[in-house]
Amino acid sequence: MTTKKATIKDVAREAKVSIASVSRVLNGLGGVTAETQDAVRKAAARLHYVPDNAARSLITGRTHTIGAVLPDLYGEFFSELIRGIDLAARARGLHLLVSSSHDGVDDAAAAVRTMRGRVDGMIILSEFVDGAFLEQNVPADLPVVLLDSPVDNPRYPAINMDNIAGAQAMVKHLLDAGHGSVAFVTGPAGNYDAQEREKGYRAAMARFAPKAPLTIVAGDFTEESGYRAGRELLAQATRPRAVFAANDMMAVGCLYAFKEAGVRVPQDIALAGFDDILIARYVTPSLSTVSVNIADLGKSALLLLTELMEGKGRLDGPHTRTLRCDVVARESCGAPQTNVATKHPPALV
Amino acid sequence: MTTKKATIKDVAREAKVSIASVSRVLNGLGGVTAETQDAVRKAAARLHYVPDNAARSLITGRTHTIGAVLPDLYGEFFSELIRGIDLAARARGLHLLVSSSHDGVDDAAAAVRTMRGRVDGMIILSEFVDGAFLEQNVPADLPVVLLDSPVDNPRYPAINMDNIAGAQAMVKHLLDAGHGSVAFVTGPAGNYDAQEREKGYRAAMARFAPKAPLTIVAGDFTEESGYRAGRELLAQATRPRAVFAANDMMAVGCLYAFKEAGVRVPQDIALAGFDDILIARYVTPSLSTVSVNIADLGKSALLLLTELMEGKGRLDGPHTRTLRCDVVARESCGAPQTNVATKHPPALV
DNA sequence: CGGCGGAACGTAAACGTTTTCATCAAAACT
DNA sequence: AGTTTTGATGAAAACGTTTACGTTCCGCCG
Repeated sequence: MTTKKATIKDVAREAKVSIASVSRVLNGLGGVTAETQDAVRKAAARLHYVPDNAARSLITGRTHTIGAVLPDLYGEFFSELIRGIDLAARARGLHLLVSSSHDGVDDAAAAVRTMRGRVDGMIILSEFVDGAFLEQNVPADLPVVLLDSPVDNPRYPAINMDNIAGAQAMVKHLLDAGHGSVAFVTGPAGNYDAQEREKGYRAAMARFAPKAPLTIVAGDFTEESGYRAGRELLAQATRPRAVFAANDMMAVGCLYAFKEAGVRVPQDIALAGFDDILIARYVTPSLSTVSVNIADLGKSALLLLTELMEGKGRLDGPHTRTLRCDVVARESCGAPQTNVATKHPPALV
Repeated sequence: MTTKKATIKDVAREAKVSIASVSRVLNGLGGVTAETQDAVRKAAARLHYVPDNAARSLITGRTHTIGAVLPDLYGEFFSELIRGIDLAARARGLHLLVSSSHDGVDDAAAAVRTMRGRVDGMIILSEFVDGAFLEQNVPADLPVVLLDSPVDNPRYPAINMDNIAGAQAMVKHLLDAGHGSVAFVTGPAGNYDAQEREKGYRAAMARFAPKAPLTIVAGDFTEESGYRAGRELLAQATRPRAVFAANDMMAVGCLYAFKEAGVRVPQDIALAGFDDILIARYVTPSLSTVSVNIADLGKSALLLLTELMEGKGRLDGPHTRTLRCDVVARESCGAPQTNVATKHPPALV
């Protein structure tokens, strides 16, 4: 109880063997008699011995830990993402070191740097990363997987969701449902996802409704900004028949603006978001959206990372992968519902 | 670039000084001339030197990392909790190592053990911990803060939310609103929070409505179980006037059961939950609940932990603290709304 | 002018592992 | 029976730091 802490030496002494044998037994390396094994295990248990990870990783150069660098932990998106990563990591016996809340480039750089020697690989999701940033801050031999990043560099594979296709599909869906004009609420200017989604909106409009007007109002992914955007849209001379917000939170903001104004959804105006956050199911009317299976994104990133770690930086497939997005039509778009999962949220596993 | 990785020796050679001086400069220990400092810094920058954390913590015994052991990362509760912890940790220059998804005692024990030498302290939230568990698995000198735990041991300070008082307050609130009979939906059997909340319900009923019937149906904190509980309650001979679910997800489940049956909330039956998760604001009618400020819980835990780490295990105040819970009355309880924060979610900071 | 104190710096030990290599005994060949 | 092979074991080096302790040099005081 009050004993300092048992080291491998103590175990060796207690078991009357050398430290080498203790190491062999505890790491299951073989080349040890059953009796010695037994003695070592007993001694280790008696002393409550647990190997010191610092010493271990100093010599092996491995930490069995991967780092996740995220801009924030707030909201369902990051929560789900980190959950996906954690689950996959844990299944592989890897620990997860998280680092979040970066206000600027320097902050992000510091976060990445201090991970040196602490992790075997990193998953980075940050608007601040680009090729130069990575060269500067990431040790040459450290595997990195990028999330939602425009960086196109074989050394830093990226996993993106198919924002463009998803947005296009949703716009087409709204048009097909008979809503002739579709307005768009953008995300924050610097955000990659937001830009891609806007691209998808423009592409779909150009293709499927070339003569309809293009209505675009600015938002920043917050509910508040969605609410303002909603009011702004209602105030316009000719209201759009449908509104497509670049994410769900803004769509919810719109919804409240519409409710407040007595505008019925979807009868008077249809509404759709992007992300399929949990809330989307629970608002009234339930929100049509584009689903990305965020946890899967995290999982895929981790899988790719481990592949990278084992392959020593060499990768088989292409260095950037894309995750499918699906339209899930609920009540708010005024079309027959499709793709809606069971009413209740996914199981824990 | 393609260089292996710079060690302190390389920097020393490059700057033409000893490794001791490099260490002194980089750690700001003084006893070094300005010129030497300059030379060292320049050399370090030139080589992109970053000290190896494994080596450092091996010798210093500190990792500047704290571990968070949680049962899961799913759902808003844990998400908010970890966010609170992370924010506070980051403000103190500490890293955060998370470990979740423990299926049983052994799993949890393994999680705690493998953190040895990886963290300077731990925050544990798990139904599996008790005094014996901790003695067994936590190194004697490692500071630990417990969350939501019945353990009452000076060596393991705990932070709990005031479940009993919160539940009592909510029941009283429902009774005061004129709902003569209040039913309760329990959480999972082993869960500490759930037990405390039930205690609060019983206490309040005994005190404020001694002759009203006690209706209790079992749930397990999932929406699904809440849905079933809701149906069960409707099927009873005499329906209760109000339902108090041990958490918000179950309340939402009830809500859907009631909607499905055409029972109006709150006119036909009032409803309340516990936790104040984000969804509570967005369902229709908005859900009355008991708010716990989860992020604050995490923050408090981290603060207590650092206090413990600096004080070398000695603590000033009492070894268990309690966080206030507040009734927030929204639409579902059929009383004037109180305590409802701004319509939009809290700011990011 | 000689000794002394202190600042600047270097040498080397220590931290707790893993792993290479040598050692040794016993088992397996010739 | 002598020699080789095999398998178990131990001694010691290495990992990259921090830090206690020496050493050197200089200026100062007696």
